[in-house]
Amino acid sequence: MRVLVVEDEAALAFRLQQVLESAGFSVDVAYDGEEGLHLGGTEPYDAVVLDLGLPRIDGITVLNRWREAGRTVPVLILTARGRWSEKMAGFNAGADDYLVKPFEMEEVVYRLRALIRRASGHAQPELTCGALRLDTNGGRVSVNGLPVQVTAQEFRILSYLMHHADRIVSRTELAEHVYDRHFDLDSNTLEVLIGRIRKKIGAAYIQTVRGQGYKLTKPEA
Amino acid sequence: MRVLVVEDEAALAFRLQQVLESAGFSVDVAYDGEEGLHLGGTEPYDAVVLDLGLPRIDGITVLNRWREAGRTVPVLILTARGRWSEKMAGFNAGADDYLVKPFEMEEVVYRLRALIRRASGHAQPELTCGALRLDTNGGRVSVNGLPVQVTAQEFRILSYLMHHADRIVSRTELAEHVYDRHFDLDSNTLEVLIGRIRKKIGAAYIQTVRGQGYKLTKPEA
DNA sequence: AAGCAATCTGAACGAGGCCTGAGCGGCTTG
DNA sequence: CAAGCCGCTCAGGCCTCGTTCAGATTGCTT
Repeated sequence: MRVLVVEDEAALAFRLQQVLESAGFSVDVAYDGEEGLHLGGTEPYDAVVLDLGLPRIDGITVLNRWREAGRTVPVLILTARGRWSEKMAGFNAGADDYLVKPFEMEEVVYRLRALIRRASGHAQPELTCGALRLDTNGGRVSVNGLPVQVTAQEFRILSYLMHHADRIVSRTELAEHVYDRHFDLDSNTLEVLIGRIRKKIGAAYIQTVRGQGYKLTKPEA
Repeated sequence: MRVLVVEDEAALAFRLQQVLESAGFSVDVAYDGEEGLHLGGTEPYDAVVLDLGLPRIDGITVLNRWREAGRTVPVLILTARGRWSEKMAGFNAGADDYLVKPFEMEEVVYRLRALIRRASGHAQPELTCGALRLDTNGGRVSVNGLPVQVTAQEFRILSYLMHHADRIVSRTELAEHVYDRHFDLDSNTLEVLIGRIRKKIGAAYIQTVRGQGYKLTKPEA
């Protein structure tokens, strides 16, 4: 999953990037409101972490602009303690969750995962598709109750597919959400990884739709 | 469906072409207002994506000329943020929709499909004809609720016919809207594809009007 | 009813998309 | 420092799709 962090304080931004990446997210960072507004408007993120106190354009304004433009990406607001008025403004502007500084890094990870799940219509942290099960928090995958060892990259791909099951996901879309910007499109990395995932969970789960992409469904449909 | 993209910024133009083509459109690109004006005036497009800031002749002027000449092709305007005056001028000149930069590529695809649908008199993204159903966004076709596997080219042809159901569509018209410029006319590719579509959805849907073209109607009329 | 042109259809082919096995370099771990 | 694993690249091969061609069929015209 791919997230955008909009945070001007360099140390915190770096820390967030580190933690999120090691939690399996692809992370882009914007250091001011203008850059954030632009990135959030053009790149397809699965979620955004947005600080309210920003240079150039403040967070609330950024959020408002996105919502005006019809962008529905889930947004997690970061705000300093006690700034109630700001917080309320955030929710009015269409924020989905907020976190008061200081906070624990792990908290961000869990909340982001929950936001992304809900945004794709899943209430539980465990996604299932037939006998295939994926635990978004634990990072575990199993088929018929039997645990399956998947690597980090494989997990990302499978996770994205399971969040959007029964829908054709184009190779481009998959790349955009699994990698950050700067991804070489004429590479067959995805094909190789898809192949390995198939070998591990069974080929029937992931169907190829020629010229369009991949679709995850439960087998023997 | 065939669309014209009028955009001077090469990178954006290329990206648009890529995304639209992989979404199943035939795309011609014009890099300045003059070329755009000319192409839009001569080729039969199903929709146009028109940037306002263009070299030589600006977008509004191009649009005005088309409308003066009686062109009713749906036009999607691209404009930089905050250029309200331009936007209003666009609507006065007869634009059908607009998108403020920056935008997500997918957004363009959906809006174009909607424009094309509406222009042919369909409100819903699902077109039906008797028991035949086609989902313009999902790219799926079904008869009597049973999904039918169609290839990319077959889908394009069927889609065009369904947008213009109960009307005779000439072979030339079909070719012009399914392929881009440069299509070899003395080829029977269309006939072969029509044949395959008939075999998949049932022969009764597509009638041959000898010497004129094809007509899609619901069977046993 | 014959002749002719338009259209249909089955078979075959070439290009390109997709898959896969092998191997390489970098990173982590012991 | 050695070992192992992971993600990536590359090359070769397979399979599907779009197209072509030839021959059959249909429908209009005379």
